[in-house]
Amino acid sequence: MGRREEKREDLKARLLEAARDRIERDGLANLRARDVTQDAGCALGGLYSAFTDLSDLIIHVNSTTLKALEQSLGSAQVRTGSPTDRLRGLAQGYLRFAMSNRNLWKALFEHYPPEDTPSPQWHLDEHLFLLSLIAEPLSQLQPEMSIEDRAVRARTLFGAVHGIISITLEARFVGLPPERLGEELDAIIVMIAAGAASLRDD
Amino acid sequence: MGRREEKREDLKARLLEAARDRIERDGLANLRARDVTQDAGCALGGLYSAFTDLSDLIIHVNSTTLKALEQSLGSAQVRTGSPTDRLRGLAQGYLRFAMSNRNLWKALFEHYPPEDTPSPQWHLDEHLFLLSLIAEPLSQLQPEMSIEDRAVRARTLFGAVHGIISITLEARFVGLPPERLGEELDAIIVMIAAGAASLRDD
DNA sequence: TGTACATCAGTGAACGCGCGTTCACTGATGTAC
DNA sequence: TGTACATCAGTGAACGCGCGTTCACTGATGTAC
Repeated sequence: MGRREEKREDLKARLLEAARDRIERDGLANLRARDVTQDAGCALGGLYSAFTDLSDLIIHVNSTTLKALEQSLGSAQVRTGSPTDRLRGLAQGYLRFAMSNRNLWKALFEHYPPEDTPSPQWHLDEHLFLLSLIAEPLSQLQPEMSIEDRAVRARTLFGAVHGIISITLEARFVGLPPERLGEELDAIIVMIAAGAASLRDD
Repeated sequence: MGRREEKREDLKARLLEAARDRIERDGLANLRARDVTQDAGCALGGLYSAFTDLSDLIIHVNSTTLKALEQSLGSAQVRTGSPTDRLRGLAQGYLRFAMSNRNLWKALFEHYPPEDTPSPQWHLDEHLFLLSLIAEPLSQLQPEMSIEDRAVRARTLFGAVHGIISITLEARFVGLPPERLGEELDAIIVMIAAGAASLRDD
């Protein structure tokens, strides 16, 4: 790697870290190009030689957030136990991640890329990987389901879990008392799993 | 009512309707004070004699949207049948409303009032009324639950249903295929209800 | 009913500021010999 | 290894525009007599 490319990578990394820190501290809505470049120690225009534009930088931050989330979910007890317990573990892991990385987690859903440049495929693939983590225990819970149906069901479950968490943590609507979020989330997963089992056995 | 108050109410109504139309057509993010006042046939400053500011006008639009939603949910088959079927009816009714009033529905969740003036109590009460519609069938499904727990559970269910719908209709993340939204939503409600029953009977 | 004055809803030009992006420039890096 | 030239990453002042809100003014409505 030549000196040029080295410096370029270094600048990208500094911008990425600065943006990440700003988003985590102040939220995506308060992210400013000037703040990020100042924190990263480069000129305002430098952002545009390292990234396409601010939206591109945000997508890259979201990408690192998704990687951290995946790592957080992929670790520890998640890979063992009954399918129901694995789904419960995933839901609780997602909740933990959302709570301890609130603004980064919110940014995953708050960023709308401009209409003329939609999210790149590689980023959508990262979303899909997350869903595949859910689909896996589902395959044990409902083995008769087709792969396609399971993929759809995984999105449904993710939507439900995410909805419960976000209505509370984003606080735009009437949410749950935060201290009961964990148990309610767990109760819903348990009910869904028990319901699936009892309907299957009919 | 004097002539003054009459005109004032008329202006408020015109602004409200204009804002509603604009939001429904172009989405909340594209709402401009200038557009609204022009559509309403008043000067730009007129907005500030009828409402506190643009945020205040948006809250009033959201209020009419909630009223329409409540009316939509309160009607027809929702009041009859088993508790499970009533919950299913509510979920499907919410889905129908969201689909046919997409931008107005999205605006309910997209509008953050400025920090120094949070949502007024009367508007939060409208949210609570919506949740009470869900709590009611729950009282039959889980009669042993305390009123407080039911209120919490109603929010959990709302969060789940809303999450499934919004992840698909807002399209910021990987959502469901829209044509399967109805059946998936129904399946989740049925599973939750069946799960609640089977866990209760243990 | 009519007149004189007071009020205040409504006007719209101007304010003010935020902020993403551009672009002519320059100095460090790379290339050729 | 050294020199001369070419490239282009990075600079930062300036651009450009959007847009919510204000405020001095005016004319319609209300009040007093």
